[in-house]
Amino acid sequence: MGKEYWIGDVNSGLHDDSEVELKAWVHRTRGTNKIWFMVLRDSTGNVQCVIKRDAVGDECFESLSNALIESSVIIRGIASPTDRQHGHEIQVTSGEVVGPVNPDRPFPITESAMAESDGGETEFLLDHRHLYLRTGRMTTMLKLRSTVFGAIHSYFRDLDFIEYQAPNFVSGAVEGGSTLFEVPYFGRKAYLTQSWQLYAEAAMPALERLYTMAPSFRAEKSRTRRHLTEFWHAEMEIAWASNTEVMEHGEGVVRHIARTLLDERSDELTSLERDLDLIAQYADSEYPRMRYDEAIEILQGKGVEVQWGQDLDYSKEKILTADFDVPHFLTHYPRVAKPFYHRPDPDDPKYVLCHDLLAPEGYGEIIGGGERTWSEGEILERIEEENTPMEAYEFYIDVRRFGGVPHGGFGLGVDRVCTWLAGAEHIREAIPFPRDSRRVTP
RNA sequence: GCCGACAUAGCUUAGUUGGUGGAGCGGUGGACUGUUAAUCCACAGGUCGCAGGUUCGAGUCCUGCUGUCGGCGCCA
Repeated sequence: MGKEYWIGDVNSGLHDDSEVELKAWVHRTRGTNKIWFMVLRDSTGNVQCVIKRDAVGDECFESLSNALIESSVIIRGIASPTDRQHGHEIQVTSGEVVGPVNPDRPFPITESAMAESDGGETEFLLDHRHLYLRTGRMTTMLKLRSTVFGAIHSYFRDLDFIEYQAPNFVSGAVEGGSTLFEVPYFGRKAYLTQSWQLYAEAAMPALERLYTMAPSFRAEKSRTRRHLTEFWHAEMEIAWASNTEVMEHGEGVVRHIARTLLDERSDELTSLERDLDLIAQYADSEYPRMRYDEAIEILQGKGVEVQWGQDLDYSKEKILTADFDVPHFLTHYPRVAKPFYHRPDPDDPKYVLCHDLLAPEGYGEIIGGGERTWSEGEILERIEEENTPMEAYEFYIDVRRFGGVPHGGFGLGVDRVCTWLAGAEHIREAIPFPRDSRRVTP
């Protein structure tokens, strides 16, 4: 890399009183015609550079002081600790503009553009997402996001899970068929995948412990702070495992993510005004578990109108999560409320062996998973019970005809986890280029 | 699919009972040798989302359309 010095290192005092060459972008400027202050940013932080006409000469002074916000520059000078509020600064000896910004078209993401967004997004910021990415808040989010992805990989790999890739073009649905994106496929119809699950189950007898992180697509016209049409899905599948064991991994990975963020990104969390004690609670606490029936009783006890057999929608989840300070599981939903691949409970086949993990603070469901219907007889019965067209699932049934074993898995909404742990208002804040029913650009 | 809001300069917005559309930021020019969202002076920048209607007169009232935002259902 043609870059040796980083602003983060300057700010930590690594280069005090020695010469550095910063390759960076202009964040903000101010000054007079004798002295010019230029705050530079790179991916590691911001630092103020002091440019004195006497020290750099007229030509250099004019050229640097004319550089607009987001011009790229190379600046050479002495890194100096100061008593001023910004800590470190660069006493500039020379420098030049690399990529100028045209005054006829200045950088559009101004303080005023971000002022009313409350940390979230305005239409303007969404339209200029490609430029908004380089602002402080977005950069921080992207760093947190990277750490979340890394933590998920390390959780599974440390437990000898194999990362496994499923196709994104598929012929059948996992969830209800209405939410599939249809794409033309050489004169036929194909769909964008909603989950790797069916394909993961095919590999389960080969790998036994497997996981993935990949985009999933849902053509839901949802307009909420929790939904995207393209989202990142961390999924795992494990052979010879019960619903309880799968849940333990769900709790394990979420707590590991929280712990890793605390260890590696506490500065970023703090800059988003996130309470570190709260994140520590998410990392250190056990997550309570509650059966569906208990949840219904609690809701009915609170006067909420809900019938046994109904799925629990977000309004009801929210009432339940209000009583918990940490994520909690809901298990054993009624069979009628869940799709065919959930395994009926052998102890009471009115229920299925499944779980949802609900995040606190009103963030809602972040994991859905459970034990799979694994014998040929049971899967055929369940498919028939739901009038699911069988053709698309032939291979899925086939897997059960050759040495089926108990197994299960879950899907975790990575963007939802990022949103929750970052304390963001909207899931859009946690992904670089959000896609929803009304937006596919930029 | 359903419900509710909003649309004024590049951005964020003010605009009173309908009577010649203002400001801050950003940009340009100028002043100032240590600024911290620098400050001060000046200049440029507007088919008030689009199409109709009411009216002597519409940014303002009415209708339709488009776009965006928020919420619900569904889910990760």
